[in-house]
Amino acid sequence: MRDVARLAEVSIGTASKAMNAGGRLRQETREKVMRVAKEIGYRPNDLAQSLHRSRSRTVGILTNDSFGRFSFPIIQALEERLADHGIAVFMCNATDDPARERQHIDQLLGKRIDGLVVTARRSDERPAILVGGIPVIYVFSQADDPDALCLLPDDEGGAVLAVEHLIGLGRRRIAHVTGPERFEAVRLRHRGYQRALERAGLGGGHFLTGDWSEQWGREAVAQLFSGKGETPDALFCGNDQIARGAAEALRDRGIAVPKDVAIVGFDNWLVMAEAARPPLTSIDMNLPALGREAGERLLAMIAGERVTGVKRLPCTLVVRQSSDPDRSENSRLETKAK
Amino acid sequence: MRDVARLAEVSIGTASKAMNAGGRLRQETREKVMRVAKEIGYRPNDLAQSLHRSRSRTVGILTNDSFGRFSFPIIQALEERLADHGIAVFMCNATDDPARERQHIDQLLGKRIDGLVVTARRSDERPAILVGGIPVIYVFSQADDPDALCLLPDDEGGAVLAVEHLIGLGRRRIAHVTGPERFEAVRLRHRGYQRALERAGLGGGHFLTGDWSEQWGREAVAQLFSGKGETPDALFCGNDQIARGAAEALRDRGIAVPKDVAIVGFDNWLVMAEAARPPLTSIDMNLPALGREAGERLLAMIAGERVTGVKRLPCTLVVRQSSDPDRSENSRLETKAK
DNA sequence: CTGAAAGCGCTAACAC
DNA sequence: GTGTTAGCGCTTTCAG
Repeated sequence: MRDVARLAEVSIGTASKAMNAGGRLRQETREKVMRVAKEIGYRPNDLAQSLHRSRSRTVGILTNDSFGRFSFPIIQALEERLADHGIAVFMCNATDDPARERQHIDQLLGKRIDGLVVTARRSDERPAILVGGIPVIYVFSQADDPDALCLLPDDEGGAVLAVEHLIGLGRRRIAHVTGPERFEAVRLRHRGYQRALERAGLGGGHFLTGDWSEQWGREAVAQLFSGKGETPDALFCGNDQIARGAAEALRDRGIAVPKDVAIVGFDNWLVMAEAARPPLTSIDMNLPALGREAGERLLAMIAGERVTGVKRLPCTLVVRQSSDPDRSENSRLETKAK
Repeated sequence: MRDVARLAEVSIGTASKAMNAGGRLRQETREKVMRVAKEIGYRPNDLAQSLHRSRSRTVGILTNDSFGRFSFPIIQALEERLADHGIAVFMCNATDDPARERQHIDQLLGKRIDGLVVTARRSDERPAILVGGIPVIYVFSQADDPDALCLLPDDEGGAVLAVEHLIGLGRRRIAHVTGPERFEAVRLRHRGYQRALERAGLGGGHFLTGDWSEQWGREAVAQLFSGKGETPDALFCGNDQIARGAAEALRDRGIAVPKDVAIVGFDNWLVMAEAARPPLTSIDMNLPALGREAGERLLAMIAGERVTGVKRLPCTLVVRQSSDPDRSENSRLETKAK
């Protein structure tokens, strides 16, 4: 304000009024101030404003996902939504170190963030973060605190979607090959899998846990098709890496996908799903939607709304060739169609 | 300061001195202030401090890499380095939209950032960003401005590393399968490839450009091994996806990797390189090192140093089975050994 | 319609 | 040693 006021030869209060749409003043004066402001490249100091209105128009986002696979799409969508409202986002990575986490929080608190978003590589429960008074949202992450708001994908519903898709395709012997059972997501997806099977009168199914790798997908196929016992006619995999590994192993054995065995993956991670042979049908957790929702809720909370509990957003089925032979051979076209 | 001062029954200036190590005052007084501060959860307001010292301890990072593949590791390392110095990072995504970019810059300028880092999905030249006076660094990105500081991986050197590795393994007919030539990285790596070949007296080589996909890797193998002409005994690929596609296609044809054809990829993208069969030898651009360097340089620039020009950081060769049959069969062990 | 002044929370310079 | 004060850049209230 300083310079503008001086150069426009008005009082500092007048200049202030001119800059915000707020104050009523002569057209002429306003224009003069605006012109001078432009000339000298004047830009209001947000820090000073914040100090005054004790709201920094700033939020923090704390992540523990060092690869960014899951958190990056969320962060992006969140940032976009918030930017539309003039709110900037501090990015902090704690890489699962509680000390670093605390340090980041302290710093953010010093900067008087208006809110905090916590995200992670996996959606399991974690210790709540203690910040006095400011709103906190956990996205793709949850806290052991009933008063926290947690936004998560509906893993169980996603699994149901996958399995019902396979059943709809006429498959009856659907195995579930997934990650370590200590992940809540694994347990939830398993539940969805079972629910869908039962609903179709298909019994208990076949549940195999391993790690999240392609390697495990290949091994699982080796186990399932070792000769003894009934072989599945469909695989619902816990992520796209497992699914891809499984698809490759089936291919190696000369088992046709999807003709003999249909596959559905999870994550809809494009580099995996589209490059696999055949391209993978997959469940999309709609991470950007989670991010946007987090942005919206955070804005509401900053405005005073109080929401708590766990909210799960729906997943989506993206069909590609690994389950549906009628899909175009060309995985590229596929993507655009989506 | 307010409350602390009141509750500790000292003057506001005294309280201030107690909080910073700065001022000289009685042990007793300092302790009293500190105690009260702790009690009431007092936390100095960074905004107010910033206003005073006209330095916000805040920088902006502007990215156009919507997948975060390249920028995320950079951002993380940068953030870590800066956090150590008490500087927080605003994350802004512009997704290649100049208008959004401008909007973000304006917002950051309003927040009085002390510096700006610009990063991207590809390292090609881009229009310079106009900000008055504050330091700007381009990482994995460069500006058409000789006064800018740009930090990039040494693509050419990386290519030399790859090709010399292959030559050292006794390979003589090394083809280069890479991405679109409009990428500067493609041109530089091609140059490194040629330089290494020439140095070994191996002639012009065989250069194939396509897109960055696995699909293209497979197609390239189809072209190279279609029967006519001499077939290569090694492939240097422009990224790990191409390399993986090539490895798969060779496998399909019953051509042994690395025995008949050795492969080196680029990016050392773990999910690709380690899951491929065989796991891929690859060139690592050391993105985190780029991020750290950016942090360091930015701190120096904020402190007054002026540096300009293009600085390229070395790449590293990571050997796996696709070029070296002696490597353990187990790709997991490999990783840990690294 | 415009100018003056107080105060947001903090620091630094100076007085006591 | 400790307290006071001016001012960082801005907004808002209240006089003029």
